[in-house]
Amino acid sequence: MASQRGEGETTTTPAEPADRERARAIPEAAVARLAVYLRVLSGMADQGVTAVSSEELSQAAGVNAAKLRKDLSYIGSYGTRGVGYDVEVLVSHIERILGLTRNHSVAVVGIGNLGHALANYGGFPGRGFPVTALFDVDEDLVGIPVGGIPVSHIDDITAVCLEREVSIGVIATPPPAAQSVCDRLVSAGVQCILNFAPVVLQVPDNVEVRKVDLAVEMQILSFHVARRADEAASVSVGNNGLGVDGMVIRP
Amino acid sequence: MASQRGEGETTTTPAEPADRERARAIPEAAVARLAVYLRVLSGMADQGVTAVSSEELSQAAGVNAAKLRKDLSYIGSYGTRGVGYDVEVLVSHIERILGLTRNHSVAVVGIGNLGHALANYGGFPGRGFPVTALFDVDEDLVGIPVGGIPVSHIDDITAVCLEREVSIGVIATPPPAAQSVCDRLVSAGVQCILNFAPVVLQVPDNVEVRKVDLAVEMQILSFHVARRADEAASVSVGNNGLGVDGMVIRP
DNA sequence: CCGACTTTGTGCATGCGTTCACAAGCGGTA
DNA sequence: TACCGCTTGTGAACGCATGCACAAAGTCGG
Repeated sequence: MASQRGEGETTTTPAEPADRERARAIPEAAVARLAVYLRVLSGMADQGVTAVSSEELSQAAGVNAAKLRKDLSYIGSYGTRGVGYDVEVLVSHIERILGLTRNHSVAVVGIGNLGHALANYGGFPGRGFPVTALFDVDEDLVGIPVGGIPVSHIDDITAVCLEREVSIGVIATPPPAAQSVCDRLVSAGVQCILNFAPVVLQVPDNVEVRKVDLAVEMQILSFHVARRADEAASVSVGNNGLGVDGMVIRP
Repeated sequence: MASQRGEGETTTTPAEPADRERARAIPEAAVARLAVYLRVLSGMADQGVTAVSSEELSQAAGVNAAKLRKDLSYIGSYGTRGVGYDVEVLVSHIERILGLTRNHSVAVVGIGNLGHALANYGGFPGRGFPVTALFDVDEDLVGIPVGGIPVSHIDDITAVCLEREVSIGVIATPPPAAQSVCDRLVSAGVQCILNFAPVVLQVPDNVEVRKVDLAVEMQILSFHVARRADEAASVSVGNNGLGVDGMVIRP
């Protein structure tokens, strides 16, 4: 399940003038970077910068200059050879491609520590994502405003989501509740979900899920710590094939 | 800056018995999945499951079975053909590879909404990551315990990090403070950083940074919403090359 | 002890993403 | 107007990751 991509039918249209077709072809990784470029560019615009070269922008975004140019080429050719890019122009084109010309109503489910933090972000960093609904199972929380929005009961999720045209659902519940909440969001017509619960969600093919997993992030860092320690050990001690694992702490 | 990989010297050692050399070869993407497998396996162990096949485990983890076996092959051959994997054995081997046999002391910098949430996670999901230090600039917060740990002032970051042997630093400050905090963490000897601030951090090559960027995640979802809307429009209306962007809401 | 069945481990092909390198194109200058 | 230098945009090569398909290796039943 979850094959993500649509089937064949790629070479059916002979010539594409619209960038709608283009959008389909942008690699996921490039989309993530476009969002970063957008933030950097917005910061530059705020400081009165009007033009920027791929070299400058790529350094500020922490990527290779060639990669940046290729990423921008996915959304069209909006630079001037010999000069660079107009900041304003680039900003508005990236916003258009990312769909930020339209507001996306966000619902946060699970008003614990994390849910509070998310609700209080207030329209999410980089605006365009107004939080319009909060949900929790706890009756005591219902009606209490968090970040300006009163908490609704989770049983009302379908009605409220439809009414407020929620397009993105954020799951910040404990792990056991996550799948159930997800199912309810999906049946309420939400097609994009951001999941903070450490659970692998099962969803229909037409729903997009992105996962933010603190534990996984920490463990990836842990892996690098261990790798470093091992390398240091094998350099200073030499390759005896045993190393620091001699003092294993069994879990 | 930030070339990530070490230089050549790969084929210098003729035969490698140690899995230290193996660790270096594990693809980053596979490491992330190993962490997921570990969580699923831990859950199974808690439910008394003792053996599992690659098919079952891969379904629970939401990945392809072949990919799972390849991932596991990176850390060695610990399955039994015709039977499957012993859950306990697999858990302990993944923990060893990820460096979870040792505790990693965590410091959280920036005790705002998010910092509070992180501190209250209490040792982070999936244990092994005790939060041992909290920092903030706000004098009023200093000394107040959050999640059982009293907040220290950020000026004491070097001393406290060294004393408590912090190996992972978590940045949950406002964007403008992030780079400065990062620099201080690095000079305190912290080599792994988890960054929640929407800023591209500049670090020396020996420091590993992972980024969790809410805005980027939202914008990626936004992109998919837009793509869907476009596809729906082009199916129902036809390819007129204009579509929903007719009603642009300028930011 | 042997044969049939099951599941792992992996060589190989495929596809995606990154990087290189250079031609095309534009502004400035004489 | 014609040339020069600079920067973009992209074709092509490379490398990594994914998925397939099968041999190797083990268990179980007779």
